[in-house]
Amino acid sequence: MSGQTAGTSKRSEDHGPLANRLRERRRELGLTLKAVADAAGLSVGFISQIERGITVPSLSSLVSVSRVLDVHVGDFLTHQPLSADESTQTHQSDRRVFAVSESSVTYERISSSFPGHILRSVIIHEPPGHRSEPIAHEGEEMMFVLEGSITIEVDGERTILSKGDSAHYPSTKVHSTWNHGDDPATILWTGTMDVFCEEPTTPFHKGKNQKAK
Amino acid sequence: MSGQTAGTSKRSEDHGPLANRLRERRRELGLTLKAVADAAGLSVGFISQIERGITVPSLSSLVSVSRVLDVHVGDFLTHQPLSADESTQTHQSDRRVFAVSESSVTYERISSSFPGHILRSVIIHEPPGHRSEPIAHEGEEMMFVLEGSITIEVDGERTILSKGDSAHYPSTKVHSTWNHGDDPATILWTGTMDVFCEEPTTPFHKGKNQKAK
DNA sequence: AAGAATTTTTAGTAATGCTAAAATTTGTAA
DNA sequence: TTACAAATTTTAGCATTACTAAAAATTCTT
Repeated sequence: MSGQTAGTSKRSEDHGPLANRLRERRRELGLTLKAVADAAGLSVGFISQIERGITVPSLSSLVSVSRVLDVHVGDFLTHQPLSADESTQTHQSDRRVFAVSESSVTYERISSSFPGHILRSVIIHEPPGHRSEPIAHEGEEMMFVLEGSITIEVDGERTILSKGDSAHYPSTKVHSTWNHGDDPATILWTGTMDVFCEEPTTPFHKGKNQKAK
Repeated sequence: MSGQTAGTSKRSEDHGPLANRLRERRRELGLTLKAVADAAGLSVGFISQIERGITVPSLSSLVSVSRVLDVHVGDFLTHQPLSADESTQTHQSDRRVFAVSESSVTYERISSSFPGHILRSVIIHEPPGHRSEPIAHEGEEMMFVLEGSITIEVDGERTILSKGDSAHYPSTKVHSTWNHGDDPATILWTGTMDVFCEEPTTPFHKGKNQKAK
């Protein structure tokens, strides 16, 4: 662009969500195309074309660029426009508490659902002595102890978490919890993979196999 | 594969993280290749090749498949093997409390950092009367009120959240909080975009512009 | 065992992911 | 304002592959 920008918008061209986000992020970081390209092992011209929506990168190239820009790939990828209808707040008094028929653990789901959402969150009430099955699955998760005290084991490593303590780990590591105390424990679980089924009667940490449609 | 699987592992072939995850997810849902292919508008053979790691899909094809499998694209994309060194638990007593020089709000970061992590979590202590600047940004976020009571506004809609209440919404909607009460409020914030800078002295909700390297 | 359903394999093509280098634009110092 | 370096865009082109249709093989069901 020449110094004279009459009639043209200087930085608001819409090249598509991915393109715009990549350029935006690069500018946030104050990086040049060359710096990104060199670090990602790609050519300057290619990065330029990606950012202007002329070319769509392959997955591997996108992963490379994302790393350079220190952003998770998923953050660059969008879904449909979001619906305005879903209720996004939950009040303690309104939540359904659901239980597993074979266990006295109860759950309150607090995360809401909207297109593209990643976060899932559940409040778990664990009675004294309760042990969860060791499990590993995709995603990552975080536990914040609201009440009581639990022992958490992640990849063989045990830690005691008391009220106000937290743990955050990749769910790909084998993990489990144990309420070792004499009192019920209340845990705020937040994760990026829905291991708590939508149906209140479906067991926690059990398989979710369904028949073919 | 024939009914006789002597010497061959039936379902544990390692075709790469993406391939494995796609197949795993499809099987979780009990869908056939054909069902997925039809719904995604792709060919059966192609899905098969993707799942066996023979072919890598383009971004648009991956988005299509992800939608059919009801998973966010980012969940299918992994990073490097995870380091075993990072500390993933935080205890209340160990956390640094940091503050913004121009505000009396304080923060405790409780999320840990490991390659590929998406979740970020911070405990926010808001004094009475504090209002956050309205902001919108990428990702989604959740607020859980640990103590006190706040008014939250999302996309123009206000709700009062008290202890134990929560809100979960796309961060792309303009949002802000107000501690309307006479007491300090404590909020557990969890999100998929790091709007709380790593450096304790960097202002909350301020720009993050840096100079070119 | 038969047959349907499902998955894998095969062969092939249109498209494109990505490059190097030239051209243009932008930024900076004098 | 000018000169020049730095940054970005454009261009031309090729190697690779994204993806297909259909055949072959495998698995599942009755």
